Formats: sequence, C-alpha cells, structure tokens
Amino acid sequence: MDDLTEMLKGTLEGCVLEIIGSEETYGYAITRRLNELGFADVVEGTVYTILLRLEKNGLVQVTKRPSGLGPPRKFYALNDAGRDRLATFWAKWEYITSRIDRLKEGGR
Amino acid sequence: MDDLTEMLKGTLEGCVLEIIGSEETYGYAITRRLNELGFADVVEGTVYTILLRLEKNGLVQVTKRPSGLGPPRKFYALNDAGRDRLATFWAKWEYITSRIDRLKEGGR
DNA sequence: AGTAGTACTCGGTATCACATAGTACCGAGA
DNA sequence: TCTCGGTACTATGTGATACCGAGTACTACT
Repeated sequence: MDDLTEMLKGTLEGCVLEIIGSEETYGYAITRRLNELGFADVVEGTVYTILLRLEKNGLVQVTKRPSGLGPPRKFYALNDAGRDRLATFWAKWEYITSRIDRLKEGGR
Repeated sequence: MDDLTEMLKGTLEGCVLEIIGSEETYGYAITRRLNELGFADVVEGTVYTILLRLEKNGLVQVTKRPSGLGPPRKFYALNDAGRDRLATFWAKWEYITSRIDRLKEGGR
C-alpha cells in the first residue's frame, strides 16, 4: 500500500489512544502493535511525537518503570480527559465514514 | 459535530475527485455539494485550494464557461491521471477503514 | 570490545485544511 | 442610482500533524 500519511492525519492519534485505553503500555510496544495491525509504515518517531503531545495535553497518566532489556519504559494510561477524547474520536470517525460512504454510493 | 479538519486531511481531496468524477462541475457547486453531504464546515477557500492543486498536478481538465449569474465558472473534469488517483484514493480508504475497524473490535 | 535489539528525545520538513482578505460580475429592492 | 446579497474565483499566511534523521542510552549475547 502506498503512502498513507496524509490520510492518517487526525486518525493516528485516535488509534494510539485506543491502544492505550485497552491496556497500559509504552511507546515501543505501541509502534509494534500499530505495525502488526496493518499500519506498516508507522515509525517510532511518529508514535513518540504523538505520545509527547498526549502527555502535554494532559490526556494520559505516565509511569516510568525499569525494563530489564533496555532503558526504562514510559507506560501510558488514559485519564478521564483521555477517555473523553477517545470517545469523541470514535464519534468523529463514525460521522466521517458515514458521510464518505454516502458519497461513495453516489449519495443524495 | 466539532472540528473535523485534521481528520479530513487527505480524504477531502478524494471527495472532491469523486464529485468531479461523477459529473463535470465547478468550485462553488462542489462546496455546496460537500455541505449538503454533511461536510458542513467546509468553506469555499478550502475547495478552491484543492482544485488549484488538482489542476497543478494535472489530474483534471478545466473549461471556463460564462455563468449568467456571476463571474465565469471553471468546470472541472477528471482525466486519466485523475481517474487513477481517484481509484487509489478509494483503495487507501478501504485499507484504512478496515484496519481501524479491526482495531476498534479489539483486533488481533 | 562490538553488535543487535530495545527504548526514548529532539530539530526540522512537507502537506494539508482553513482563515482572511480581496477581486469581480449580476440582479433586485430602497 | 446605488447599495446589497448571491455567485464565483484568487492569493497569502497560519496551525496541526505525520514523518525524517540523527542522536542518546541501556542490556544481553557473542
């Protein structure tokens, strides 16, 4: 699949929120998870910028824990604001996909 | 629905291509069409920048015709490159929505 | 000692939707 | 007549976001 970056704008952050919401986890693992989900070209740098943004915007709670096989990990969990944001993300996603599907069907 | 702009990145151009592909039309009418399709906050300036980009990238054929109720209209039609681009757009859209749905279902 | 895998940071770039202001043409009502 | 609203396009600049590239650092295995 060729370049998806423009189409991922706005949605990738939602994906990261969803992953964090389903399980407390850390950046490196999130990248792997996205890759195995089919977002093959998403690289670590991208995920980390998203995580830093989430942290800066107060949507996550961060806990640093030693790793055993590398530097310490920063574990992320959603707080209330993060759960709110995730919910609006899915609402927006629902909204947009329904409109686009309508358009695709030659929609009226 | 609150701000969708980030999520429309990459997809709005595809929507415009789809509209042009189904009928030769012009900027002002495309904006109206998008608005009635549910993309309520999309404004003229946005559509015109997309149209100029499409033209610059050689995806459309442009014909200027007098309007009768205002300045002349620039009618847009897809050429071969445009139809190609539209096809890849739908392929990407399909791809992304399937991955996101999988993620949403707690996907494995 | 060197290498590979894990794990995070930081500065810069490109692209896109959008805001804003401006130009221009027409018809109808004050 | 003159303004106003609707039609129609152009041009410049801004902000958000994904991505790139380089760098730092820790561990384990050879």
